[in-house]
Amino acid sequence: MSKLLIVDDEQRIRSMIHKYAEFEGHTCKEAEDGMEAIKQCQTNTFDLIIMDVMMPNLDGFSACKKIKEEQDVPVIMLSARGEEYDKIHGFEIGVDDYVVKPFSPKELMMRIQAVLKRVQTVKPQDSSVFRYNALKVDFSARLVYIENERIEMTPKEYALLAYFIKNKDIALSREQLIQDVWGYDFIGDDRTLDTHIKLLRKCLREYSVMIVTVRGMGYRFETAIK
Amino acid sequence: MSKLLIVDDEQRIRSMIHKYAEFEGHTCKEAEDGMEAIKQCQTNTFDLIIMDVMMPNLDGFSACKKIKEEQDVPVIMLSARGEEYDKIHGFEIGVDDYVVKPFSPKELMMRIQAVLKRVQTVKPQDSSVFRYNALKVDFSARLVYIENERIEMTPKEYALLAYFIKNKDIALSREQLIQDVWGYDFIGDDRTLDTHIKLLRKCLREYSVMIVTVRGMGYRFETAIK
DNA sequence: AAGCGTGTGAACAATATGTGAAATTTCCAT
DNA sequence: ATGGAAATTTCACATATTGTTCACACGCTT
Repeated sequence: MSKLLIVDDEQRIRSMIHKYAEFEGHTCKEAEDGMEAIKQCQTNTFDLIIMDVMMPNLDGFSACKKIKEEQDVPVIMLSARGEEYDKIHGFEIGVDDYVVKPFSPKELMMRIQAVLKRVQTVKPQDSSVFRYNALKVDFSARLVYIENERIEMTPKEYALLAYFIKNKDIALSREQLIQDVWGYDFIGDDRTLDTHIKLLRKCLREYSVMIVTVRGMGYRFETAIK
Repeated sequence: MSKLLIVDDEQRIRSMIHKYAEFEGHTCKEAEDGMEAIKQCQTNTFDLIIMDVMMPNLDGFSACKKIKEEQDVPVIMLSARGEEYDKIHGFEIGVDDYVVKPFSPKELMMRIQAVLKRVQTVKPQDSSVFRYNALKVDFSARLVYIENERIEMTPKEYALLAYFIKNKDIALSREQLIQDVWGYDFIGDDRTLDTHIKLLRKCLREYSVMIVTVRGMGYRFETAIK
């Protein structure tokens, strides 16, 4: 069950793929040209992109290249028969597979499965990365990104965020936070935690709303916000 | 070891699944149509639902859809051979797996294990949740919902509700409530408790009737209403 | 209808949290 | 070691939210 982005200027094609992919248990979003695809990729995280080569505004190759510059996501390209040049060009910029129009839905689904499987085995679910829309936290690199822009964080801010992510969607008491992020022996001012929450919120920008105040108790890091 | 709900109009099928599932270490409840399944889900929390498509009163898909609206529980659908439409329709509304009748018990058990495993790896910690019809209290997130709408509550309101739920269907004296929710040393006005009961009732909307006044004594939170 | 217990709205009191700035500590390069 | 920058903490105060009181309305029960 993966999250796919379907990019094609023909509504009919999009719907067809969408339907079949959903039947296979995937969730899909659509975009009707390369520009829109790029935009979608900046606010969503997809497991796979299925993209037509020929599109108005921005063609598939340019869009693919742009997207691949920002994140490592597998791409399946769709194109009209006999465009040999396309195929070569495509693999050069890292297209993962190539399906020639017209294709049977079943064939496309098989290709999708194959690509997803290949990708998953190559990098076995690196849970060392947390993603929420354009917010990305790479725990192994200790780096935080928003829209691919690196966010500078102090050790405390990062520790607090990491703890929140580890305990997302759970109401955490002030005591628990202090104890687990600062250490059992911290004897400090009441306002210290608030201050760090404030600083972390500043770092998180539009994602600051994910830190929800639970009055009389503490805070909760929510991943159900839209 | 999970809690399953088996929904099928045929007693014979229910028993068969029940027996095998119990042998595998699960505990089961049964329902003989969609309506009953929905009702069961409102007062119980299941780890997995096994449901027939064809049933009197309310078919499997409608029931599944309704249940999925209220909670996120995995569903395995059972159906007669050759109903391809069913399969597509099922995946659309989020059915987790699909077993065609007649099936071997062993196959079903394997599917059950597979779905449970998949679900458990996705969300490891099962939060403690109280449900009563469309009223839902998630204690770990410290959130209250009615019909999936989040209800804002002040700390006192929430504490009072939590205490009521912990002691549901028990008449609680005013003294006991004050002592346990406020703390042994609270010396306050008689009307303070009433006021908070009033506020909590307002939060609970149509479920306010669950707080029953026990005249001359205190209150009782009833789960046998409606 | 009287009397007691409960419901209710509004005013007010108490608390909890947010915030900026300054003080203090820690860290690091020299 | 030491100066300076960065990080952390403190603190005073602003703001927001919640809790309590109280007067009176309401409604059972006898």
